[in-house]
Amino acid sequence: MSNLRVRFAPSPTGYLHIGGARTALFNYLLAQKEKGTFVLRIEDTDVARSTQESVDAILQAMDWLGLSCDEGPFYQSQRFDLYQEKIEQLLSEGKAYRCFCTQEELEEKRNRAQAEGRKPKYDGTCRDKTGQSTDQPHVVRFRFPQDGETSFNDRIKGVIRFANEEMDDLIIRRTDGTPTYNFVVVVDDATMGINLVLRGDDHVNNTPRQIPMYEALGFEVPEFAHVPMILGADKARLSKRHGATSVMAYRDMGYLPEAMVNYLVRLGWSFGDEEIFSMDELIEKFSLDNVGKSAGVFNPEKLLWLNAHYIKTGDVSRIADLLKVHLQKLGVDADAGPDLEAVVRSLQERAQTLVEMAEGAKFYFADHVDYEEKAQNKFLTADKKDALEAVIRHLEGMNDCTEESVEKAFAAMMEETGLKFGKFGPSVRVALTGTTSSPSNYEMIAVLGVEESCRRIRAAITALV
RNA sequence: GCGCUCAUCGUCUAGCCUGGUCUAGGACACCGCCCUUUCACGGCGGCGACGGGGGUUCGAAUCCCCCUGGGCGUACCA
Repeated sequence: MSNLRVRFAPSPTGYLHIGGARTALFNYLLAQKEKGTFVLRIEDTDVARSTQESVDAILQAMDWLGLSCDEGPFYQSQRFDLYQEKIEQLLSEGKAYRCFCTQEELEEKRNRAQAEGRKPKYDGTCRDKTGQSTDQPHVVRFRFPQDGETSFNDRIKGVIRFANEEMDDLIIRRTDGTPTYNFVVVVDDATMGINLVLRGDDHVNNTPRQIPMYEALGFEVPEFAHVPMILGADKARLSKRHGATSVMAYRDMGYLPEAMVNYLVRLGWSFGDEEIFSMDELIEKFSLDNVGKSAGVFNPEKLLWLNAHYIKTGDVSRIADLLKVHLQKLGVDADAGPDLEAVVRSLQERAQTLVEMAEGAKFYFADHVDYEEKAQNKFLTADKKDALEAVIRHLEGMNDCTEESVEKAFAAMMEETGLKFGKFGPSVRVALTGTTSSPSNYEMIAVLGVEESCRRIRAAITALV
């Protein structure tokens, strides 16, 4: 295909959700891979439901994921003149007609048809009417061919056919004069030169309705590729009741964008046994050939695993920057404490999200260590006094404060006192953190520094029970 | 209801097009062992699937048909 042109066309009636993000990602990857063009179009023909906040939220989410577009965003609400022109064209060519049926009449007919077991389809009352005054309220319908079939070769699903008699005469202009989705999407995709429409599975049924419109308008019909839906654990379409579905909610929960991208791409696409992909690798390896046909269940645990992976292997200074935000949310001033990068290094292998990391980092920045009751009762007992004092002595005797020197200081202390690590190590941990679960004592002391570490141990000595 | 569509471990998937190399491979989760200064990381191992029934064939996860189940659509929403 020469010069691939794809698009992502969200309607701004909410946040960018997981499913939309994956569709956007697939489009982006394909455009990058083929050195094509990725167009972003905002589908806001439903003026009542579209909001600027939603537009901003979607843009922000795409930016977070690193999905930059080459053209756009274009707004359908600013292209009404074009749609109007095309509707007039179809009208004058007899390919569309005015329909004066009221919504109530239509609804009644639909209900009756359903009750009698017939297809709920427009009955064509106004199809061949003439001489109606255009002053009367009316919609415009597309005159859909009623014979034969419409088919297309979906790049993911293969050949799909529909009998034309199944198709309705779609309303393309509402009574209030605004155009409807199935029409504008055709006009836009055609005039924007989109030659591959890569979108969600839920649009398969729209495709045979749109193809005749391309033809009626004299446009070339693009290729289509429909990516399977994302379902929740109960196999129902993914929705809020399955948990967070907004992409940005995951950022707030401490997820890294590369984890989200990696997770999303593997839901429906695979490359042999590989699980971990950077964006660059994806651009190189992504292909519609390896996109599956069946719907997939959103699995938050695998996303979490990927997130942990990227936290573990991520660039320390970047993680530190991101961590700051989450620390702030916990009311911690990241600048008033030990070196943030050192903090990150000590926590990287222990946190699955940045939120978790921030929680785990809190103790580094605490003025006063709050002891967990159980930990205090078990490890901060009066008989530890001598050992803790010995630890302080040896720590203060160090020339520098690296993990290695701390380890040596502990070794010397054990040598001198004859104590095994288990006799005082956990107590030091509780003195430093207030809990029994943390990075190693050596690491923590190296991060906190001698002065702060000893201050905490002294404080613990005064709190022995 | 009708139309479209999908169907391999609990989940994401490889394999299917070009039947035999599949006692069906990998990953997440789960369980066990090892490592270990706690918590983690890591290593090793285990559990676990071709939805059912008919064909075709020497041989079917792979090809065909039926059934069942799931998803989507059926708007003056997109």
